[in-house]
Amino acid sequence: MAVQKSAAPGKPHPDATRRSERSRRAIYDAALALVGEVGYPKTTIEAIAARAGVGKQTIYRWWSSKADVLLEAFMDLGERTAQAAGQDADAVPDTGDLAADLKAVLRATVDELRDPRFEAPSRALAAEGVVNEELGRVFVTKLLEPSLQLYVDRLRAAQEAGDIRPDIDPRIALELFVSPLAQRWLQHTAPFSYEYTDTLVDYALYGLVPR
Amino acid sequence: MAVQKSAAPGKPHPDATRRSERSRRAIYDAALALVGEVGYPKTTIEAIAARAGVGKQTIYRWWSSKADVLLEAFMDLGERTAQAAGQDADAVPDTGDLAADLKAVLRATVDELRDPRFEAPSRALAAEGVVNEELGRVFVTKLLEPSLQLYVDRLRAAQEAGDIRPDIDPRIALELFVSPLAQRWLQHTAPFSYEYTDTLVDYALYGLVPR
Amino acid sequence: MAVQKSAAPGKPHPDATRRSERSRRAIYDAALALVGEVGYPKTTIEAIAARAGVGKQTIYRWWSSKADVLLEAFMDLGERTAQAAGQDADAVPDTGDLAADLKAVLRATVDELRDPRFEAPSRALAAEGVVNEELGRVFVTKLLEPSLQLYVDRLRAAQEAGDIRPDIDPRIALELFVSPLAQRWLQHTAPFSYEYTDTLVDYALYGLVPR
Amino acid sequence: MAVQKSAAPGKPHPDATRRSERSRRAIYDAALALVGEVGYPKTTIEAIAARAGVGKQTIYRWWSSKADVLLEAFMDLGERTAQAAGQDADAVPDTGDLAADLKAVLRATVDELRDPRFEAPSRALAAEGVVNEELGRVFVTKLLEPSLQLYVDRLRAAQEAGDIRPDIDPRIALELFVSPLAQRWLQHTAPFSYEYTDTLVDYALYGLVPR
DNA sequence: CCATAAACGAGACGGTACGTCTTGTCTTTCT
DNA sequence: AGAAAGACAAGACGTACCGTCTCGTTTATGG
Repeated sequence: MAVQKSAAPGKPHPDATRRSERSRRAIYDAALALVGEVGYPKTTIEAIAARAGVGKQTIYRWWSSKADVLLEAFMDLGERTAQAAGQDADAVPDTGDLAADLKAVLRATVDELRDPRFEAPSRALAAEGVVNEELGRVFVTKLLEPSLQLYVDRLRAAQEAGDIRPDIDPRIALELFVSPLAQRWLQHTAPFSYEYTDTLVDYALYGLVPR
Repeated sequence: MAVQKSAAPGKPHPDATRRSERSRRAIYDAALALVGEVGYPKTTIEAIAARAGVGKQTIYRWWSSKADVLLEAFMDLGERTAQAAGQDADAVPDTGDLAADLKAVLRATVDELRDPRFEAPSRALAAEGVVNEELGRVFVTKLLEPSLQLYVDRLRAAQEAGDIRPDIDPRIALELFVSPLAQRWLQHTAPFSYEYTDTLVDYALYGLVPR
Repeated sequence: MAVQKSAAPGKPHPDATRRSERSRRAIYDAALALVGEVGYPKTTIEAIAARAGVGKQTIYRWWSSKADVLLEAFMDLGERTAQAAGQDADAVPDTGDLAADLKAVLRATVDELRDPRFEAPSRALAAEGVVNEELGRVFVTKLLEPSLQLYVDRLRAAQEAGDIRPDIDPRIALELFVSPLAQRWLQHTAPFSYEYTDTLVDYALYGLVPR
Repeated sequence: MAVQKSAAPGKPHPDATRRSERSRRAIYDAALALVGEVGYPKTTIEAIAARAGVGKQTIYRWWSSKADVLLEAFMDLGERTAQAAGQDADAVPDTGDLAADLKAVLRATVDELRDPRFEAPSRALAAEGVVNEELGRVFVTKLLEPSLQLYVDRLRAAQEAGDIRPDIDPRIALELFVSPLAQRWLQHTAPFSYEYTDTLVDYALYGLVPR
């Protein structure tokens, strides 16, 4: 990634203090727009530069690849959206009813994944991350894990309340309902529905075998 | 897909009976080898043709894209491997102990996903399928669903044996342990271990809440 | 030069028999037109390709540089012009009156150098030849020397007729009136006139010292 | 040219009195060195600035183009060389023997043209002047004509001494031996020798026709 | 058993995009 | 205010592939 290597050895990053904020914004906007309009593979760096009214070199100066641009653009979009939505927008609620709380959050996730503004870029990043180890790592640590941590927190609270068995590892447990949803979305085995996510929660919480 | 529409209306496929089996094999081999060596994005059709000792047109005549070539190559590899391994290699065993059976199959899956011969091309296809709707569909129906169907069969047998609640939908149930594994593999959140897959099965079967 | 190395060692020339004559023509035309319109330095290979309706690679495949393209284009123009003008158009006439013959040819040369179709490309080539040894050699041997040889022939005939001293080297002698003209043209010390070329011939033939 | 128009209308030159002499020198040196090392076309303004330890803007502030820089650098080199050699180094000697005097000066010119310090930049300037009208004019008037004037002076003296016919135009006459030499040098039809220049003088003075 | 037609290898073609390089302008910071 | 530094918009460079389009040259029947 092109980010925060304050003392990169090989190719010394240019002076970030003199960077044009205007260009950065324009590049983010152009990148996200293009991915939405023509898809990730047909989004070219030349087109991003042209649309942003920016020289190609300005992109190559600050990012190492198309994927890198898009990743930062997407993270920026996330931040801006989060700010606009207020601080604790992403926290899993805790009403005391674990099943209901999880279902509510998953339903919200379904809605978000359907938002076309997010769909194209996040698909693109997920796909690229599958094939590009480095980007995949950043994608996971910067974007995915923070969200998942919210589930961990909620599940741990549930453990303390006695709603979840104490020997359960929350980080693994959350995958029982989050991964299937992600999988369906990624592989367009969808359409995924509220009913589907509700079912996932029920199965995961109460198990498959007769009680 | 480029496969066997003997009476396609738009662009009539050439006479498949005169097709060179030699070339097809060489192209499959070259494609898989290249994806393994340089990765999917750097695998070009020109390079496949050159390595296979084949004219570019021979590729374009029979396949519609790089992804298409690779998909068929991979399916062919699967068939050959399956044949070599004996017929019902992929069936989920039924020893009567459901948990043990599922754990065994997932452990086998872990081993297979680690096989470097399979890793690069299947990652590539999975990634492409995320972004390319058409290929994604073929990938899912031709490669993924048949494997999943084996789980469905086993789970249904378990339902009849009373090991699984009768109201459970097996197609959804299997995702509780299959999807997390796939997810971890795709997003290199691995290393995934036998312990991990065992845990998944236990969580899924017995649920997260205290019994 | 990119020409006629039937067995080049390093980079094997592509198959010339399959070359597109249409493209070659279009490239010649575009190159000459552009040099005439915007000048040599602002004539880019991209612009030539675009104007010729040709891919850049088609230029790089057959020529090694902008100068190379222009040189061949100019030679081709010369050939076509010569063919159009009839076979011995360029021969120095021999009316028996050496001074008159030379003056006539030089006047014709003056006219030719003023022809705007020829001016820009030949200036460009001459300039490039000054700085680029390899191109310079080709420029001189392929374009310049053949013309000068005509003067040599005429001067030798004059020697046999007793009009020129027998100890004179014709190849050097011709430079007395040809080089000054070329120099004036190249360095825009012009306007050069018929009067000027006449004077050169007179000075050269009869010398500067009193007879 | 960018030189000393203290009251240019369009773009008023910056205050020349505050100009850094140090930078000017460094730029001259860097320009000449680079032209000698990598040739004129590969000499870039960026490289000159870097080598001179100077900001690019400092070059653009005082000169209008690469050719302009080099022209001034070369003129400066000439002045310094002349100063080092004594005042009337360039005057054509007058021993009374015109032929001998001319031959001596031409031999000195041959030596000078062979000096590698001068060769690269003067070739470059000559070539540029062929194609760039404006620079050509400056090149001719500032560098060429002053030298040629020395020949004019000597020839006029010879006319007064009766060694040259009175109706001869010295400015044209000198071209009979100077231009061929220049031509041979520019178009590397060389190697030019003392013998060659001697021959030129003899031919020019005594003419080609039998006396 | 040849004639003929299709697939084949080769690779030239018009294009698009790449990532790099240089241009000439502009801005920041130091002196 | 000049200078060093260098980011910027612009755009050409030469390369790599794309997908299409000829070229001869194998095959491989089917008349």
